[in-house]
Amino acid sequence: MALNTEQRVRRAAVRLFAEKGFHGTGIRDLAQAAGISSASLYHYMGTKEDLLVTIMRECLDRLLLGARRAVEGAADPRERLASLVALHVLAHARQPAETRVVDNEVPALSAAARRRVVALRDEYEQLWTDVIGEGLRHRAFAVAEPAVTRLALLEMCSGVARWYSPRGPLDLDRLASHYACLALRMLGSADDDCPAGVETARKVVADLW
Amino acid sequence: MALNTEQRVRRAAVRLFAEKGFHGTGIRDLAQAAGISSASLYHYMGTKEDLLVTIMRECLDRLLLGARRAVEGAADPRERLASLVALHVLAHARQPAETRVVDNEVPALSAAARRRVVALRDEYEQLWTDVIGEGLRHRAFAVAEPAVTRLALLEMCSGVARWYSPRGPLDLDRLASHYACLALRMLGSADDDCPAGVETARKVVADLW
Amino acid sequence: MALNTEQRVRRAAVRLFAEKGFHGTGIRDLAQAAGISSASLYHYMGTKEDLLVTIMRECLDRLLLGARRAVEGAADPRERLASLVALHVLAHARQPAETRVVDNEVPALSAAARRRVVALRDEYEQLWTDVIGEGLRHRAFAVAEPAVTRLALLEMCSGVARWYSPRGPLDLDRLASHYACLALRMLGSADDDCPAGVETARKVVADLW
Amino acid sequence: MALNTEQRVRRAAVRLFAEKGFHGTGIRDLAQAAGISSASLYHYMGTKEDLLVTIMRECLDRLLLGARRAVEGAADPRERLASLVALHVLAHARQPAETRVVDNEVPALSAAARRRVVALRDEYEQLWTDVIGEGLRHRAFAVAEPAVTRLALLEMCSGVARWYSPRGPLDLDRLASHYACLALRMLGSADDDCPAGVETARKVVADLW
DNA sequence: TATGAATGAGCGTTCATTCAT
DNA sequence: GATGAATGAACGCTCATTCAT
Repeated sequence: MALNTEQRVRRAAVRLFAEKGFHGTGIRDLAQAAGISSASLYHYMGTKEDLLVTIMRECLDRLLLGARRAVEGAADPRERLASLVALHVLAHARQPAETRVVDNEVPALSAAARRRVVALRDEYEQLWTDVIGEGLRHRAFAVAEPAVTRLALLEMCSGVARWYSPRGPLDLDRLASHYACLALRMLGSADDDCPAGVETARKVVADLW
Repeated sequence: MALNTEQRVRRAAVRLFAEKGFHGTGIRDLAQAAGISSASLYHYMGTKEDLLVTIMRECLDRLLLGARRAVEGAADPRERLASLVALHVLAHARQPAETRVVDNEVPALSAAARRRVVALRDEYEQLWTDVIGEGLRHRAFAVAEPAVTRLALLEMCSGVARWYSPRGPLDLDRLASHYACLALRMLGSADDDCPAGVETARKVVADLW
Repeated sequence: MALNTEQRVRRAAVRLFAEKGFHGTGIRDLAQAAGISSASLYHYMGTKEDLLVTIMRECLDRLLLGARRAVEGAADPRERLASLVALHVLAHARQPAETRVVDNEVPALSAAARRRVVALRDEYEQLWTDVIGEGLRHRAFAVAEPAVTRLALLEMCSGVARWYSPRGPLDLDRLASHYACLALRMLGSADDDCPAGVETARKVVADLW
Repeated sequence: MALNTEQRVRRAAVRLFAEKGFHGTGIRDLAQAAGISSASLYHYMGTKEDLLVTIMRECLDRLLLGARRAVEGAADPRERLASLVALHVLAHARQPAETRVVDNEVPALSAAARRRVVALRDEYEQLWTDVIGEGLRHRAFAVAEPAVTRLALLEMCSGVARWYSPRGPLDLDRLASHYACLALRMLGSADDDCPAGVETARKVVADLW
């Protein structure tokens, strides 16, 4: 299917912002990658920062929506956590460029835009906090320092975007299962090869991405 | 103790490159932060990229040296892994700016400089690969996908630099112990609150940083 | 009565060129003020400069025509001078925007267009020169430096466009009479409250504007 | 005497702003006229608008100072008015570029800068208002519509900057005297060839310009 | 050692204009 | 008649770097 110009601009921006950073990407780089002149770019975007904000918000909105579905579709804390982890990993493995932009370019935002993006991110992380807390209360999890552990989990999972390649030996399903397994181990929960909950995430991802 | 000018430049660069990125930091920002004129900067550095390279290599050199000592000073794979993890976490918590520069600004390097930095990084990661492989062979560890697991471990530990604050509730020792504990769990190894090997890392860090 | 699109463009241009200058007015400003797209502008004008030239020539043509009638309709030099002054003042007070564009934007014209506009202006000023000369020969006027005095008169009268407001306390008739009176005083001629000749200009203006 | 670079920039800006207008003058035009690169311009000015503001304020400050001295140094309303007129005319004839910039480019200023410039201009015009009012009270002047007459006087005198050339047949002294004469006639005051007060203005100008 | 002065190249953005639909 | 789409050129301004003093 052919992409329209606006989509080509978006794709080019995502790729270049991820590869070279927001400040390392010039407007003329964007134009060349999108196959139009730099003046024409401005038919499809506001400022360069507006483009960044749009990319970030769209990515975070989808991630947040997916995570809500991943939690709702799972029965208990173990399953929910596995679902959250699998969703996060799948999203980052499928859209590594988008998620790296979200993770790395927040300091490039102006104060106002940064506040909104950080608020979305906080909302997303709250889902993790809730699930971990719930699991601890139900004795499904046993771990010290739940706040730190949540950060460790998130960083571990986000890291996927920094190295995963679809051309590598591991397919997405096994990747997601493995990470869910690692996460449950970190939380002191018995594990198996493919924890329940991963399947839930798979369906959400198939629907949203 | 008073810093000399060269050190002030280095500190300013580390802080600004970490906060705003290499491309987001101007030579005038650096000069102002160092308290000298932008022309004077060039008495204390080569090009702006040279400064970045210097910062990265110094940081990686010390990390690599520390990791070697951390491994050598530990008796078995479990202890070695815990020591590696603790060292990495302590280094990232103590020097979050330096390590974020190393982690984030590699794409800002020219090809030649990038090769050298990546080689150092590969050398460092090889230590982790070796320790994990050794543990698996000795049945100390039980985990699928050792390569992926190594990446998960590294990303988890490096993430510390992105959020740790010395003003937070957790002191460095407990942070290191907790991460070592999480790591051993991920590798399917029985754990305790403060795994052996963490102490080794502590000594190395006290010596090198 | 409703204006057609071409008239709306003209009005918008006159207003904006007067307010912000030719170079300070963008094609998008014009389009917005006229209520059409910037591409559509080009159905109603040639280039932006063509539009400026059209505005200037139309304004000068009408002024020149009016001045000829004002001179022809008056009996002697005193009356003629008063008529010229009143006509000029009335034209500038009624169409301050147009006349400010003519006065201020000549340097924005290309050489060729400038020549034509300046030629019109010279033709107009020649009428003043003739009347003043005639008055001096007939001893109706008594003033040194007739050329300088002509310039002083013209600048004084043109200045009306820079400050006159129909919402001010002075109506157009009294304004014209007062300026005619001032002008006759400058020329050393006895004066009264409403010099003969002003009425002539009034009729011409009513006819042409 | 050789001009330093800052002065060359100032002169170039005054000339170009006067000739082509603020918006019609590019930063590269300024640089070329000043004999430096466009980047170097920014060692000697803030923004392009700052440069405009500096030029305007300096010109108005000097005019205001001169006008105060011109009024103080004269004995009675007739003399004061003649002195004001002569000063204004001499200033505009000596610095036609500066004064045309002040007169024409006010709309190019941002709101804040415009307010300050207009305030200075108002302060200056108040001196004229006072002198005219004083003359009327003392029956030295006899004219209707004093406010309009003040504007007519000012426009007439400012117009000098639009046409005067030092290469023309009229020298500055005779120019100033003639304008003072015209002004007194407008105000209904007996006149002579070189009204008292002009000499005062001459001295002030020699001192300040 | 320190820095004002200088600059070619490039920044993000807007310009006036054209043209296919 | 009207306009989205498009663009080469130029805008005001900042970049990293050099060098004479």
